[in-house]
Amino acid sequence: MEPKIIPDIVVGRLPIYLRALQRMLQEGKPVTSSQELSERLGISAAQIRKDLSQFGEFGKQGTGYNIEFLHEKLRQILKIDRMWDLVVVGAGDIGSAVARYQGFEDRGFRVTMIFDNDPKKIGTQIGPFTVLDAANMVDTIRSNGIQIAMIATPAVQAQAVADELVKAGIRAILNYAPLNINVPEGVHVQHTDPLTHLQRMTYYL
Amino acid sequence: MEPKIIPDIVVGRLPIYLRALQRMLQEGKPVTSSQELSERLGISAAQIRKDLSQFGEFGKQGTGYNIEFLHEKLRQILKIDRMWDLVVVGAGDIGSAVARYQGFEDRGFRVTMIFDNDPKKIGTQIGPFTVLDAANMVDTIRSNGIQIAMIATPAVQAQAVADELVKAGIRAILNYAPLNINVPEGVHVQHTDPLTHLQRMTYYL
DNA sequence: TAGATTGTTAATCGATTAACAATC
DNA sequence: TAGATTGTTAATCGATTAACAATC
Repeated sequence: MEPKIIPDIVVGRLPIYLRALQRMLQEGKPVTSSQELSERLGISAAQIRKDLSQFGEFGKQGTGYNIEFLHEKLRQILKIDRMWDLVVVGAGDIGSAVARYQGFEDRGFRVTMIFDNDPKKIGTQIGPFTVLDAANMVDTIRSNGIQIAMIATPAVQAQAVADELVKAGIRAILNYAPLNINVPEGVHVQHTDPLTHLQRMTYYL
Repeated sequence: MEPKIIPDIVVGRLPIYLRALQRMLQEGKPVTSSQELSERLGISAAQIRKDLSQFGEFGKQGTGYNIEFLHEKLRQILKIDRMWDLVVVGAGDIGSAVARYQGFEDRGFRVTMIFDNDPKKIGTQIGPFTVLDAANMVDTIRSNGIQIAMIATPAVQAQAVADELVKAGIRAILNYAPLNINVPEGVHVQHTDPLTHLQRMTYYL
């Protein structure tokens, strides 16, 4: 059993395949093909087949892929066939919207706490959550064994928050702050920033 | 004068460089180097130099890059040395947060309208905006000559909204709906979805 | 001058695509 | 069986890196 290394760029496409499959499930389709997925997603059929075949033989020649089966396999591969708890740091507009967002629960993620360091915000209610004091953040996260966090603070605080999160045992960070954060080996960061996306498109206008 | 074609992946890194330069400007630094940028961003110095050199000779041997100069050059290249109007479609949690977000204005983008098709939402106030009836969307966008839109509707409506936006003359779409949308050649789409980012990280946990 | 850093070339590395035997 | 589509190999394409002359 060799531990085959999967390129990160392939891993990054799996959630996209998963999203399409989820949609097809809702539509009640039983099977699909690399070609159909290709048309929906704008990714070549050869690449889709190659990506999927890195993890196993999920299709049938002549028929294609059973949607329910492939969907379940991808959930297992991405380890979202379980529930992941996560915390939100920063109770501003973005943090509040994230904490209230309903779309996580049925996709394997559950917001469990939201922190802020502003005395005016601590103790207030955001959806089902009471905003917690960031001063207790490290201990609280650690004692709950939480591994995933979202940073939704202003840019100036983001790096300090990231350092604390790492201390607390967090291993995956989704960063909403408009700033690159540096973390040690083994901690994963994904950056999400509407401005970056917009600026990338204006180049072509 | 050959119209050199710049790879999309290079264009995609320019906003990241710009963000770092903006930060250095705030810190009051006068010059930087490809190596310093490399350390901040986790992108190799050679690649940074190569990317920048596609657009001109912005640095000085032995010295590096003048931050203010390079910052301005990148703004010109990305065409954000001007103000772009944009519209938001969907006045739910995400649409509201986006419409209220303060960070666009000083980065070249200005939200000018927000649309929804829910009678309960039309006419209500979100930050400085009154929610407009989506029924008039195409005409309103067209007559204002707006080229950029953000889709923040539920997934089921996103494709139909995208079709309308294209009809209205929109040429760049930032899509918050958890679904791939298809658009004609020449229209640019960027997708932003926290779930996709999270799912990509759990693979490594 | 000595040291530093760019812009650029050539070499390497990795990702995508085309093609097709296998087979449902 | 005939038609369709997978999984996989080899070929192509493109992106990244290493190295260094040029020069500030």
